Parts: sequence; structure tokens; C-alpha cells
Amino acid sequence: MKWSDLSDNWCPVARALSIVGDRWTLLILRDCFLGMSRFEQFIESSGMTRHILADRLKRLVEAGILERKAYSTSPKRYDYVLTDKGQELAPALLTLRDWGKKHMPVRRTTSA
Amino acid sequence: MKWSDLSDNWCPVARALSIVGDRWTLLILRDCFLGMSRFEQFIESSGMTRHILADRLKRLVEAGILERKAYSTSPKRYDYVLTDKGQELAPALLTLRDWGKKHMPVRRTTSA
DNA sequence: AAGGTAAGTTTCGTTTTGGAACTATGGCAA
DNA sequence: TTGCCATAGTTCCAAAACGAAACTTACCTT
Repeated sequence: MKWSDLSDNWCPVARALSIVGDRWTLLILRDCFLGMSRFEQFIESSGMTRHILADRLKRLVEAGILERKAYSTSPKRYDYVLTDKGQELAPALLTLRDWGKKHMPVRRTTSA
Repeated sequence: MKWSDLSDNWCPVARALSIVGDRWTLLILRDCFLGMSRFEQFIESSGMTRHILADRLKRLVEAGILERKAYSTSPKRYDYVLTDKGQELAPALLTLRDWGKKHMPVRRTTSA
């Protein structure tokens, strides 16, 4: 079965994951909740490659989770901002954060 | 940057995603919360392929999210059951479920 | 002996990802 | 008015992950 077929799954968790459950997507949304909205900000913050980011942004906009708002017309430039639908993912991010804090300690690479 | 490098990220969301944020993993955990515990159950329920499931189960056991409990020794067979660490992912699944229910309606393929 | 069940493993061809370079558009400074 | 910088992508290629299906192992039933 293809991952993309999940969008029609009977299970709401599966449908949610069909758009938000792949590599990087939730990390972009985390950055949005931290106030970021631009391509280069996402790149620097997340460490993902440029063309994966471009792909994810497109998908998030198509899914109605982010909205693409021009902040410059001369060279066309856009802010990517959370829609209401996107805003409502906050609880999911927060529960993941709490779980990560509690159960995924930073194992420091014994340096120095 | 490699996806697997996220486990050392400063951000607890990123660290959580390093283990739980790839394709299929959260779907397996959903099945666990629905009471499933065996290989063939996961296969039938999720629609993923066998060797991907085998890989994910191994990673989840290594991460201490699932525990491998023998239910038969003659042919060695195991149940995969949630540890406490795994149980505590329930809120994350529930918030995703709620979001999916609200924002990802099943679009039925205009059949019949 | 033949077939069935459960849990993987292997193989192979297709997608997705990572890394880096390249393009487009305009601002600004020399 | 040429040259450099910034932003936001796009393109190319090699490496890794994935999907489908067949194969394996170990036992059990008929």
C-alpha cells in the first residue's frame, strides 16, 4: 500500500498522518509555531535540504495548513503562515514536545 | 542533515520525531493502542509491507517504546506490547485523532 | 506427506531523500 | 553598469528508503 492512500483511510489518525506524518513536515510546523514564516528561516532552523522544504511547503499549502502570503511583489516573495486548520495542530505539537522532554533526553556525545 | 541526527536536537519535538516521526511508526502505535500486538495483525491493519514493519518494530523495541514478549517458545513468537514510555504517547495519538476527525474528512471516490 | 499458520527475510525495481550546484529577480555599492 | 549580496527556489546525481512479491523457518494439523 502506498503512503498517500492513507488520506482515505477510515481512521482519523491515519488521515492526519497522510499529510503530517512524513519526515520534516511537523518540524516545519514547529518552526511556524515558533514564529518563523520564510524559506530561509526554515532551512536554517530545521537543517533540511532546500528542495524537500519546497516540496513540503507546497503540500502544506495545498492541504490548507499553511497560507502563502506575498510580502514583496518586486521579486515575488512569500510568507508561509499557519491557517486556522494549521493552528489547531498546536495540541499535537505540544503533546509531542512533552513526551520528547520526558522520554528522549539529549545524549551528549562524550566530547571534551 | 540526516533525519537520524535529530535524536540529539536541542528541541524535544525534534527528538520525539526522530523515533516517532517517520512513515508508519505512529500507525503501528495506533494499532497497539487498539489492542493489537502481533506481526500479522499489524500487517493486516495498517497495510504496510512486511519488511518495513519488521524494521519499525525493531526500532520501537530498541527505543524502549515497545517490548517484545514471547508468547510461544516452540516456534519462537512474540507479542509487541507498549511499555510505559509507549503508553505515554497516548495523548499525542489522541490529539492527532481529534485533528484528523475535524480537518481531514474522508473524501469518498465518487463511486456508484 | 500435504497443506496451513506465524513471523520474518530476501530480492529487485521504483521513490524519496541528501548534498551540492545552478537559476531567477531585484537591491545596493563601487 | 558591473559586480556582489540576499531570497527563494529548481535541477542533477548518488544514496537510502520503500513496495511488491516470493522465499524461508519452524511448527501444527489432517
